[in-house]
This record gives sequence, structure tokens and C-alpha cells, in this order.
Amino acid sequence: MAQDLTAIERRTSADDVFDYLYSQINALKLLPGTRISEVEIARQLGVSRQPVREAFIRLANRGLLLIKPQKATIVRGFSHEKIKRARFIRYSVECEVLRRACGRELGKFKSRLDRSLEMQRNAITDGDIDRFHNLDYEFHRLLCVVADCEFVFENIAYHKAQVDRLCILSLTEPATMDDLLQDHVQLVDGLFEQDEGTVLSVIKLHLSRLDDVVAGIRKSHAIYFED
Amino acid sequence: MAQDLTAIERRTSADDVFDYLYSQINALKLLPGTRISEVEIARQLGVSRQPVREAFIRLANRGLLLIKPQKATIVRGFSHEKIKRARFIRYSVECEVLRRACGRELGKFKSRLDRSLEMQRNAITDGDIDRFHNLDYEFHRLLCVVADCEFVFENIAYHKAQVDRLCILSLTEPATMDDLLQDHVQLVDGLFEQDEGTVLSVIKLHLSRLDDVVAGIRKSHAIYFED
DNA sequence: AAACGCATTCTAGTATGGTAAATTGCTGTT
DNA sequence: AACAGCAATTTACCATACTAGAATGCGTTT
Repeated sequence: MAQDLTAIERRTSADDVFDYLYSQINALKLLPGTRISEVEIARQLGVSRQPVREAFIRLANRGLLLIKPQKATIVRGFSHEKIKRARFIRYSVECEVLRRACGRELGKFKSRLDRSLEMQRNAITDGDIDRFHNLDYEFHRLLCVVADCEFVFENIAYHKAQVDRLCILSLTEPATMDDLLQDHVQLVDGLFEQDEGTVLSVIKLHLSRLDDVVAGIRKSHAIYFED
Repeated sequence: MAQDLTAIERRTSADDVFDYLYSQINALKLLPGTRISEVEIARQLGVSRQPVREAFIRLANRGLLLIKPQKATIVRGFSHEKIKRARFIRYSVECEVLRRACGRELGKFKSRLDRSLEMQRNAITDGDIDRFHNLDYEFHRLLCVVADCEFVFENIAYHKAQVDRLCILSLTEPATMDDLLQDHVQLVDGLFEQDEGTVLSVIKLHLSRLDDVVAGIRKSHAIYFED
């Protein structure tokens, strides 16, 4: 008599409002500190206050909104503390993933890895930043698959999303894409040589590349930071 | 003109409902699969349906409830997948924390660590399981502090909470407390000897102790598992 | 002119009524 | 007796009215 817990649930207005606001916030159409009101959003989207309110709650749970009862609701800014934590966790997890990958027979993944690298190269040649970003995303998922840990990618993706909003602020110069690709190539080489030391130092460098970007943004857009 | 983002917010009825249900679910007073309704809870707590509804949303976000629009809301069960992920992340993070701790001068933390171990010993002598659990919790926080990574403890605590509900199902025999304390002692010793290899193998064993408990529960209470 | 106080107008929180969908159970038919 | 279909019930969703608290601005007072 087990319930079907994987059933596709109906889509509600609150879902629509949530998605709308989520994308607006992540695309920085709604900047940190912006004050938004239930009635205002409700009017814009042609729904009642209730669905808006529920979307607000969900966004607040994700740390994107700060609801101040009887006062106002504002878009939350970035937090150095949170970024530091996300960074630490991602580093820890990804290192562990790679350690496991190093101990496995990777022959059957060679073609997939090579294909991914090739596609990344093509995206760079075309100067297609978005495509490269997607491929980068999928490459890191592939690393999880290779390590037989795909179940943790959801977590890596979650922490990645936290900084994605921030990265839009940085002018993404193509040069960095080359660096990232080189890291990826070295990672794959290291994995096939089962050279754990190299792999770990490469991933450390790889993830640290983002730190400079974040540090720069923190200076140039200090207003958007909460701490 | 910066807003005070750390302000203590007002407490709402929805907060009360949330806390009530959260504790009920975590204490297994509300078992997985239990069907609960807005009106029923509202009637029980003497509030209207709205605060209940909002509490439901927050609980659903935390993965404790499954809201099926126009159908029902049920208490979610445990998930092997989620437990595996939480376990992996906690392991990864805690290893990284200890690696950092190994590289630091720990002299000034000696007394705090010793005191913590001593209190754990006393709790075991008194057979006070709750107190030991709290001390265990604080010990792992202390490890983060020692590694200058206290900011990640929030994450460790979060993942710990995920399995806490489950552990209530297991009969906690005092013998395991001794094992845990021994692990802690070895960890502290290893840290002061800066013996990374030992520390990492101990934490691996330490965290794996929980696996057996979980596996046992998964067999004995399979009904409460979603996968 | 400056400062205090009140009223207006925002805010989000709560209560309630009504709706659509799904389940449940009963009843009538075969 | 078994099954099909319909009606009543139950569910969460949505809309709306009202409440309480906070902020703002204007007017009065000193």
C-alpha cells in the first residue's frame, strides 16, 4: 500500500511565482537590497497575494530573501561567510570524489571524458561562454560519475548555484576559459595515471581560480555584500 | 543606510507550528507515511489554516513533508540515497577539517580538548546518553574550531540532524559510547602528533560506526524507507 | 526653527470562504 | 454478487478581508 513518492506533482501558481522570482534574483534583475512587496509582485503577475507569499517563504528558506515581519521583504545580498563555507564544502567533496576516481579502473570512461574535453575546446574556439559553462558543469558531473558518486553531484551543483549569481557581475574574459580547460585536461591525465597527488593539486588550483573573481567582485560591489 | 540583517525577527504562529511539527517528526511521534492535514493541525493547535500551511511549506523544503497538491500531505520517510549523500559529504568535510587541524599549532587548544574528553568520560560513567550525545556534538564543533573552520560546522550539524531522527529507532547500547570516546581520544592524540594518516583512518572508522546502525534500521524498519 | 506627536499608509501575518481535484463510499443496475 | 457510476467528502490551493505593527510625513507646539 506504499504511496508513489516519485509521482509528478501538479504545478501551482506559487511554483510559477517562485521560478519567476528565482530567475530574476539569480540574473540580478533584482539586486541585493531591493525591497519587494507581496502586493506588488502579485499585481505584476496577476495572482493573489497568497501564492506570492508562499514563494517568498521558499526563497527565504534558500537564503535569497529576508522577510521582516510587518516590515518588508528584501533581496538578500552575498555573504562572504556563506561563500567561504560553500567553497570549503565543494573543495572537500570534490577532492574526495577525485580520490575515489583515482582508485578505479577508468578505461570505459575514456571516450566520454575525451569527448567532453573536445566539446569544451570547440566552445572556446567559438567563444561561446554559455556553452562552455554548461560543459564545465557537465564535466564535473562526469567526474562524479567516474568516481561512482553521482549522488553527490546534486550537492556540488547546489553550491555552484550559490556563486553563479555572483559571477554574472564579473566580466568573463575568454582567457580564463583556456585555464579552466587546461585544468580539466590535467585532471583527466592525472586520473588515468592514477596520480592522486597531481589530481588533488590541480583541483585545488582549479577551484581557487574562482576565489580571485569573488574577491574582485567583493571589492567592486561591496554594497551587495552582507558581511 | 544599510539594513540590519542580523535583527531578531518577530516570532509568528507559523514558527510555532513549524517547531511543533518539526519536533514531532524528529521524535518520530509522527511516523513516515503518516497523513496530516492542514485543518487537523490547525484545529489541534488552535490557529487558522494559513500558518499551518506555511509551516508545511517550510517542512516540505527540508524534505520532511511531501505536499501533494489537491491530494494530501504526508510525512516523508528516510531515503537511502539521501543518507548516502549526507554521509559522503560529512566524511569529506570532516576529513578536510582534520587535515587542516593537523597542520596547525594546537597547544592553546589542549586544555579545551582534554576537558571535553574528560566530560565525555564522566557522561559515560553516569550512563547519561543524552549528555554524551551533546558532548559528542560539541566535540566535533571543537574540531572545526581547532582547524580554524568553525564556519563549516553548521553544515556538519545539518547533515547530522538528517540522521538523528533515524537513530532514535536504534537501541543505543552504552558499549558504543565507549567506542566513540576511544575514537575521540585517538583523534586528539593523532592531532597533537600531527599524524595525519592515523587521524584520517580514525575518523573514517568513527563515521562508519553509524553505517551499521543505519543498515540495521533499514532492515528492521524498511517500511519507513522511500528507497 | 526644531522637536515632538499623531495620523496616515505602508508592511506582513492571520482568518475565512470558496474552488478544483482526487478519493471514498454508497447505490443502483446487470 | 459484482461492477459501474454518481454523489458526498476530503484534500490542498487560491482569493480576499481584516489585524497588528512599523515607518513616514505632516502639523502643532515649544
